[in-house]
Amino acid sequence: MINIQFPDGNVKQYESGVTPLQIAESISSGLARNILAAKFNDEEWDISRPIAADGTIQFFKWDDPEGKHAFWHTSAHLLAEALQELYKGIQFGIGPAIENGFYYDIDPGENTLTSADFPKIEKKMMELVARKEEVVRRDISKANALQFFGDGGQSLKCELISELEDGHITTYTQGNFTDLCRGPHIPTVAPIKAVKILSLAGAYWRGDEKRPQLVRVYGISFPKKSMLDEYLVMLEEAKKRDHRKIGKEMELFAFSQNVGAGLPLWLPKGAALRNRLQDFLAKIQKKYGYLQVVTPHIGNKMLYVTSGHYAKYGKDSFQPINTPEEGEEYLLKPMNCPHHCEIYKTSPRSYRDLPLRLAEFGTVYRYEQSGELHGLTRVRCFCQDDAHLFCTPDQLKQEFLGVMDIISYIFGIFGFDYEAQISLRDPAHPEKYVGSDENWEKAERAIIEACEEKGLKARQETGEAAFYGPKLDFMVKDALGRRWQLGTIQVDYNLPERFGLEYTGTDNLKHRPVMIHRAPFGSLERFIAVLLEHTAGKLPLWLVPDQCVVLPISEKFNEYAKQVVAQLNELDVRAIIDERNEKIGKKIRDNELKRIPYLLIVGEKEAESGEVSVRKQGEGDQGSKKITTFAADLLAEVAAMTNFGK
RNA sequence: GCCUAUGUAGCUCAGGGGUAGAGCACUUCCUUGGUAAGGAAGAGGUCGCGGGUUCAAAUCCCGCCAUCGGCUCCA
Repeated sequence: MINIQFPDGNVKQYESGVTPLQIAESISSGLARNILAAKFNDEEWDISRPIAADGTIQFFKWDDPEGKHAFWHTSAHLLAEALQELYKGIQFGIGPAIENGFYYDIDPGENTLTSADFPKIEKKMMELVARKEEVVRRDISKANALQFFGDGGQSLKCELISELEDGHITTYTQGNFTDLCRGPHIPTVAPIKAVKILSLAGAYWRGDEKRPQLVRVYGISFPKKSMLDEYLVMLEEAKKRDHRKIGKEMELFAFSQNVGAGLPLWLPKGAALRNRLQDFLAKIQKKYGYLQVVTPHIGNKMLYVTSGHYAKYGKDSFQPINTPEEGEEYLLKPMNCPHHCEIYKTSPRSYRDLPLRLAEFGTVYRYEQSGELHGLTRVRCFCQDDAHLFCTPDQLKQEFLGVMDIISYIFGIFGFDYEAQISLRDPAHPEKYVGSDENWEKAERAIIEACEEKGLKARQETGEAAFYGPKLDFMVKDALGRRWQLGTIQVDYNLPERFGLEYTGTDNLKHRPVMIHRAPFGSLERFIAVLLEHTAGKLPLWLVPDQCVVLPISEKFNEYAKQVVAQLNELDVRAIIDERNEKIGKKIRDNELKRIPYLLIVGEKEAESGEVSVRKQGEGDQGSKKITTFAADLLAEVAAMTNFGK
């Protein structure tokens, strides 16, 4: 007999060799019906895999990420089985579960796959499901594995096996398909009730661009048909929230082939929106003691040689601008830090001057690879809400915490759910970084401690650091669940050294300051993109381009409507007029669809009483108000939105 | 940069070797209306750009540019 402990602490005895599924059955048949995966002693465990020792058990259902993971992982194998049956000579790479579904990387050999094949693949997968094949786990020796997959012509699998440790290799088989796999899987393919092949993409074998490119087949599956339908509806809804579509509809920004890829053109309404965001942040930064500076869009190449950016990114950037006479080389600035370092150096600094917080809405240019460009989230020209904080080593933590406060305040106002990520260097590749081990350790420790102090749960990722220092990034998801880095805070001991920055301490000796790079929005472009997707274009009242639109009932009242607009504009309310010769119902519909927060309907009654009839977007008629009352109420609403916690 | 797909009116899209199509938007006229689509007429496009094949190319072929979805990258 073995002792199995449950998450609530209870311990029960079972025969050795019992499976998690049998344990679940001993508790309730409902649980047994719903579990998809388990953990035994914190190790991922198939629910059909026997247990032969004492230990703790956890069960996972569809609602748990671990449950979905096993379900989708098995679905990936099912996809591979279907492809194996449909096409001859396919080689299989890897086929994992991902956040939403699964994929399988294949080398199609002689076959070509297109989206027209999707229905055929889905049909084959469902045929295989109908056979209710069991998914069987087997231990296999390295030699046998190499022989088995070698005989099957699966050289990609053999490459993977050759790197595995003998004695820890397992395969999973359903029907005629056997895959090298660690698991866990669901016991049979039968629960997979709905599958959808979503897309094809190229993907480098093992993520290495020097290796051959495989075809990645993306799919998703569900235990109920209705869940697939819901998912597809959700995808459609997400498409409507795409910032590229909304930006066009709301006339915020545009792109032109003639200007160039990844170079956004900000239209009047978008430019005004940007300015409002800048003013908002500038006001907060002023409270935190930041000083605004302005620096040129270009800088001498030597500046970036000094900073180390040229060695790291020079070849892949916009190339230097050559002056006609002196033979000097200038770069479009890809970041603001070197300029700010030079501002630091314009006068001797004392410890009394620190911390020195230099802020700039700095436009930078980076030659992003053409295939990486994406709406406003990845562009070649963007405006960082940048600042560099120069401080003494003793002040570092407090300054870092101050920046964290600004970021959480801002994200709070916009209601963003964010994930924090601490990006550390990769100790295996020291050549990718500049600076001493000692400085790196100090900087990494400072970030980790700051997060602990704030109680901020942050995922640690090695190898994600910038070349000059570790960072704390704030990631927010877009409408389709893709993560984008917005806010960032970076601790840097290296640039101060490279630029020879110093200050005079209380001991009258020269010391090196520490530098913090930070950008709460990250860039105005990306922030606005994510904001548009979050709000589906229904921007908060304080930011929205047009806060209200005046709708005359008929052309007889256009004159009064114009007076209303003029009066509102005078009171700093952003109002426009819709004086088209259309019926009021049509004007209401069109302006609701334009996402304008308040519609002000004016006709004979209002013209006589000096009022407006207020209709709130999405909420309908709110009754009539004096123009001045409406303006005062709206401005109060705006003030309340931007004065959180003040 | 790599793989797949796409590019037709301001927008959303249909069509397809032989005079360019729809809906919405726009302009004009009728209508002058009370909380989500009133009616009529009109204007608007070298079918992304450049080559080639052809009597004839928006359509077929090649190259380039841009864009979608991924991969790699992301100071």
